[in-house]
Amino acid sequence: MQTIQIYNSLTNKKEALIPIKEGYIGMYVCGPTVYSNVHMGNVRSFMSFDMIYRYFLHLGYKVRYVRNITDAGHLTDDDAEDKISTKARLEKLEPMEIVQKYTIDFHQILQEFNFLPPSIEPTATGHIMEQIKAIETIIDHGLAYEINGSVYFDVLKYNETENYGILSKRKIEDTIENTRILEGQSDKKNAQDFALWKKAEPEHIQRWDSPWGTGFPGWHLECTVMSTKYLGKEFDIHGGGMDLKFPHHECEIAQAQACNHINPVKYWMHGNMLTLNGKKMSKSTGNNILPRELLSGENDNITKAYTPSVVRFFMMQAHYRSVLDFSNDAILAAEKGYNRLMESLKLLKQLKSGPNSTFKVSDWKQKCYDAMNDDFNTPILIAHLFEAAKFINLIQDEKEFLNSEDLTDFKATIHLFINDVLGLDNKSKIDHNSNKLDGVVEMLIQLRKEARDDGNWALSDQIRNDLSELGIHLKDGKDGTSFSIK
RNA sequence: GGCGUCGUGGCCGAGUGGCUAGGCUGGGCUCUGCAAAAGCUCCUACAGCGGUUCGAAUCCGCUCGACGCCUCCA
Repeated sequence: MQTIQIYNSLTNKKEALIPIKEGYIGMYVCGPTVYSNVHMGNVRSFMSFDMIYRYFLHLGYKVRYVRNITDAGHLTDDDAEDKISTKARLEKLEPMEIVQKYTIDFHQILQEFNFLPPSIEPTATGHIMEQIKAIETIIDHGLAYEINGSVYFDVLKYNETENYGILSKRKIEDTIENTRILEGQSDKKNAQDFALWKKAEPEHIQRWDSPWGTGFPGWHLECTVMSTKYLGKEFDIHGGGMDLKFPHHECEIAQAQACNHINPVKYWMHGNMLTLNGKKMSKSTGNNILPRELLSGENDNITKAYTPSVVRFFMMQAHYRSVLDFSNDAILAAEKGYNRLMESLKLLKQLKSGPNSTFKVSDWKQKCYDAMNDDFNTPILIAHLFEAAKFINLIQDEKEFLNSEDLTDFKATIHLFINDVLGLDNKSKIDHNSNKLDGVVEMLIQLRKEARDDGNWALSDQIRNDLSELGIHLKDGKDGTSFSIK
């Protein structure tokens, strides 16, 4: 099996991936908060982990991939003023109605972008009992306290024996200094303590009964509880966006340690941000672009629509740990490159083997693996795929050759990395009329050939130009004319 | 203010002590009736200033700039 070097945010260096149980990988990724549409920034993050998941599967690991849906807490009623009014039930916004709407939307988007579904997709609201139990455990262990219907994690006490800041590399003194000012009238003993359970104020429309009264769980708790439940007290990989590192992931470590006395995660992975106009995409600031807008072209930041595969390709051309700036020019360039790659891939099917091989497929193949094994370096992988595209074209022109064994391997490897690992979907749309269309184009090519043989360039060019306007491009080669439909 | 990441050719984006990816764009050539496509080729960069080193885009220091986190966030 290949050895993967994986960048661990906990140690800030690349380490060899050695699963806790050989052959198995437990991976938890923080999912979306389903109170609004996911934007492209969210999609990028999930896509990085989709690629990683795909690669693990390809290597033959048995992976349990857990990605949660955050559907509890945080939600307040805009109409708080009306809370006592006798509004009819149906007129009020039902929290689960919102959750349902955006969960469906989220799934549809991911499907459009050819995501593999995770093994388990648990929801926070489905694990309220477990969260309450976890809080009780933490209280029992003396690391949380209840005040006024809320329960807080005692960060200072925890820090006496453990290291709060182990992941984010923050010193607790700095945390104290910088939070004190912000939190004036809180119930908390210390400003840096975080909520495990929040008392529900009247405007909170999601609420559950608990030993501490009516309320809702703190945001950080769900991930601790669900990862532990499905992956165990100690598991291999925890992923998420860079922006979750602090406080969310730091708190997760603290909670898990407080519950189970064990460092829960072996490898922490953080995907970097997708920026728009040089700034992080964000729901709150409105600086974002929605997946559907990208697919329909309806956004002021873009001049045209893009296919899901082009978008995916664009994302994969950057390393998951680098900031990627989204712009029309950048994705337009990616689209051109992608199309070129796909054109050469179409030739791949019809490629004929030669008597011998003029380049070493095995070397090239290993370079592809090396790229992926080096912390999932998809940009390098893609560079190698472009190299392959060049070879495909040269083989087609009979300037390079592969024997049948190498050719089979070459085809399989390209298919593997393009489709299985990168998740690029080059299937052409199933069109029952495509055969008829092909026939018509072939007929026109034949007519044009006759015109060309007669030296009737005017007619010949007219056929070519008219077809071109319809998106059908003719290419005159040595062995006759071929065409591609865009 | 604190902590952290980063600054690569016209653009996007890898690399991270010597062998200097890839894509897009632009120029040239081959092929071609002309195109297109394809191939070949040219434009050789690492914010600035110091330092370490035989050698630095890569390590160290400083300066400038950008971004992220510190509040819900992928």
